[in-house]
Amino acid sequence: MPELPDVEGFRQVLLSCGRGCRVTGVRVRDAGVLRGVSAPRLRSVLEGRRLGTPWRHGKWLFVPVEDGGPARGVAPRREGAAGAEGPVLAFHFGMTGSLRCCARDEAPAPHDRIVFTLDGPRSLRYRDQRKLQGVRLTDAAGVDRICEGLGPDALSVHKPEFRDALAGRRGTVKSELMDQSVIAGLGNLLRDEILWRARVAPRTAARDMDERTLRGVHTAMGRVLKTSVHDRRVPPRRGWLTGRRDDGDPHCPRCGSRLRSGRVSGRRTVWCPVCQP
DNA sequence: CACACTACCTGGGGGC
DNA sequence: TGCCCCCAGGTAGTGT
Repeated sequence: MPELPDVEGFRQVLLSCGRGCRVTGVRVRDAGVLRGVSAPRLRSVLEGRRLGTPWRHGKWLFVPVEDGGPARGVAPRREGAAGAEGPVLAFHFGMTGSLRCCARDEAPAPHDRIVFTLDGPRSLRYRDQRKLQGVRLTDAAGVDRICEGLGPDALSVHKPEFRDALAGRRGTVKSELMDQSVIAGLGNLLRDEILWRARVAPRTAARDMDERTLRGVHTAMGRVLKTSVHDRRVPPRRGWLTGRRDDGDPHCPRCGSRLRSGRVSGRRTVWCPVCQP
């Protein structure tokens, strides 16, 4: 499930449950989610240290790891998130990952791959059924390397920047919006929803969109994201395309036409042939 | 260069 | 009940 809104929700989890807490234990229950770091190293770097203020870019979530003094909370603010000096935890949730805040003694769920015990009453868990992505331990330079490969964050990108990102792209809008190096954070559901709202057919070539259409896509993206971030997921509302895509015989919530479904750039794509000509 | 296809993983659901 | 195949909201690598 994780697209930008879900990951933003996980950031909130870290903010309310993890920030400023000291990590007292790291239990790696399945090392298959570790990327480029061993379980012992993850443990030795984290244990005794505190979690800083998390930040997100696209579908990536970063958490600076700060020295674990006795004082709780108030870590000295450094120059910008990416300016953190020490180690940084980097999460990517793939298709099935999540980050949950649980009671410290709550029994782990089958897919809780890593349990971070904190000095408060709670623990954080990286839960992930499919293990398509995972957890890394890096530093500011590593974060920069990751972000260099990403376009502007979909939640904060303004219209001119958005237009520049898509300008001259040869691919279909659908594939360009799904390309994290163009715009970071959109997943398959969001893209379908945004294009449906903007009344743009998924196979439209990005370079064929005029200024007005691009603005419409940007506006639709903003609205869809705003609601989705609030709900911490892309909500399956009946008034949304997302609320219909799994119906047996899905119809457009706007015009009632039968929805089309097919593959565009390798992903299942749902659209309304009437609203999105 | 845009696209198709595969691989990485696991589990749920439908058909038989 | 069991088995097989397809499907899933992600990404990276390879070939055409």
